[in-house]
Amino acid sequence: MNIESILRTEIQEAVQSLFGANLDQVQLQPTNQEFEGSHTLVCFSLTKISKKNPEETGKAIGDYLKEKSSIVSDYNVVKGFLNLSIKDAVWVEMLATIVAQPNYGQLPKNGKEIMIEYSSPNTNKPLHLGHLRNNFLGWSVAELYKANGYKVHKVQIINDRGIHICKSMAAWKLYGNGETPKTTGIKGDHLVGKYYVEFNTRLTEQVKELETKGVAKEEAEKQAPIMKVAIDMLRKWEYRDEETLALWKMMNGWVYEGFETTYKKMGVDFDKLYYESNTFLLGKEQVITGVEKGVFFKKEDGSVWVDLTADGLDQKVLLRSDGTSVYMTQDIGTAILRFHDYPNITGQVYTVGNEQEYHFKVLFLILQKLGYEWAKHCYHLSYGMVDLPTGKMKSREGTVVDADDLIDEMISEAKRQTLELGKTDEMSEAEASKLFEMIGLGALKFFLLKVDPKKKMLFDPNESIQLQGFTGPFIQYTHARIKAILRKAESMQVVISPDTFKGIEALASTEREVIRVISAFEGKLKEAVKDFSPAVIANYTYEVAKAYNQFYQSVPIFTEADADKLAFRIALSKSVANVLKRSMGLLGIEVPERM
RNA sequence: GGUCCGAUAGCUCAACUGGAUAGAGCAUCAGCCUUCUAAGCUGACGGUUCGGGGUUCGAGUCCCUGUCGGAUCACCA
Repeated sequence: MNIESILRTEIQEAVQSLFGANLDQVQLQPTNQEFEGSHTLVCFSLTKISKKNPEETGKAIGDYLKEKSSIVSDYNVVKGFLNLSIKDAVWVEMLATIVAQPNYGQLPKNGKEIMIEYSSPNTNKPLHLGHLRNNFLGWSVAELYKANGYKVHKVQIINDRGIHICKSMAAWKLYGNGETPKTTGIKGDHLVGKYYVEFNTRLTEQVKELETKGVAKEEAEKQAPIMKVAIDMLRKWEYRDEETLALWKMMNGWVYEGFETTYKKMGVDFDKLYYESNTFLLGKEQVITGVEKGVFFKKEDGSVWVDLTADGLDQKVLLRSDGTSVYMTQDIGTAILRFHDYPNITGQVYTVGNEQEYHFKVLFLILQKLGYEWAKHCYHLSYGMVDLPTGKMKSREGTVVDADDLIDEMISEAKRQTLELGKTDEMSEAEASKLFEMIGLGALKFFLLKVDPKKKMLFDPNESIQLQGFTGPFIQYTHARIKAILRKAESMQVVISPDTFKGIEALASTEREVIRVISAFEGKLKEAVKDFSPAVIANYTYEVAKAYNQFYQSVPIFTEADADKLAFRIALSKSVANVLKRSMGLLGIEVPERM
């Protein structure tokens, strides 16, 4: 059952019958809280058809509906807005249809297949706050696609080669004394990151020293001994030097082990991993065939370029004069490989920060020029940077918020506050520690996902660990409260099949509102995927919890004498719990049975 | 300099894609626990939607213009 589509049809009939005109677009919107009703028809645009002023138009349609409609119970017109009330019996029926759907919130399969990329870190340092937004966002968008009936492949490209990792390797080789994660007890990605920092520290020193000897800064950076070692390693890597490859494999191995731990804590996963070291050669081949086809051109020094000036962009280098590849080359190879691996995908979504908008514009254009039709269905899911109250995160200034640290802090803060409220007194230790984790991670994920991905956001550590108001824990709490009610109902053996409450005729306004909100779920799923925005779901989830809490506060459940009404309220509560669990699940957030 | 984003309550964010008197949370203040979990609920306070023009029945939303932020324009990734 869909109230909106019934209303649309009936309004079209009304307009046809009253004014003899076809109405192809019906402007329906939710009624403002302050007015009576749930659905509002905006009448201004109808005045041309009706030849009446908005008020009279609304009144005419309202009268017609009140008499003829199967679902409208009443109406009022305020300044050209026709507010319609729906019969309570219809709302009750609405709830019954929701209760009858065990998979409410899962749209039917549509046969389409899509690939979503996110995370895609460099292998020279641990994950940070920026990666958290990226990962939660990408993972959640993948879930949104699934909920909308798509088959989804979650992937990442691991930037495992290049000068960045050579820097860590160089510093480790020179100053590492053979340290390993085992000997130091340091998590692998952090250990490698330590040597990346070490590299930069040493480099700065050496550059300074050279500068005092009169060498220009730019030149000094190239001449610094440690930089020479790194560049030499990069060259050796390309020539498959065994010792260098062994070191590279070992240190990357440490990083992967560390990443795996972090991903597991974060609750994100991937269906397939792509490694730059495996795809850049394919990219090179593609560029060379592109030259043969005349899509790209070669300069005298041997470098290969693409000319995008006709598309309003610049010329872009694709291969260096020494024949080595650049970032773009690798991305061309990766994209082609993916469509080869998954021939049925209709498109690809790249979850990458907005500083790379230009890069992806160029990439998609190049793929089109190479003749790949699917390039039109590649989308850059561009999200805004995460800023701190102190400004931007800068690795050089040590203001980067480490992902592992942040997650640990969130969990211990959740623990502190939960213990303070005495919520775990009757819990086993295992249940309690699972709860702290749920709350801490829930707060963090919700905080990062509730903001429109396109916008840059401010991460205030103090605000993110808030557990009241528009937060993840607030939703989790609402869910836990409902679960308590359901447990009690079960022990009382309340039967909640629709038959038990179909006779109900009058509803409290908060009950009506709860049904209205949960019945909007599937529309929200479509909106969220269309906008690539988990924020739509986060806002919606809050709306559901808020509506339920108002009901909870004003309508008693177990003191209700009428068995049908009791059953109805239990069913309503259960549906809300399901919607909360499902929608929070789309954000990657678990909800507890008690808290 | 070119291109692209952004600017909404003291702070962090919404606003159903052009609709009603612009809404939430935090913060501040005032109420509600003998009743299903008070991480909750109710109320108060808080706005020239960056400035200026325009389009129309109607603009935070669309167009023009100015100001201020940010990103990007590498043989970096």
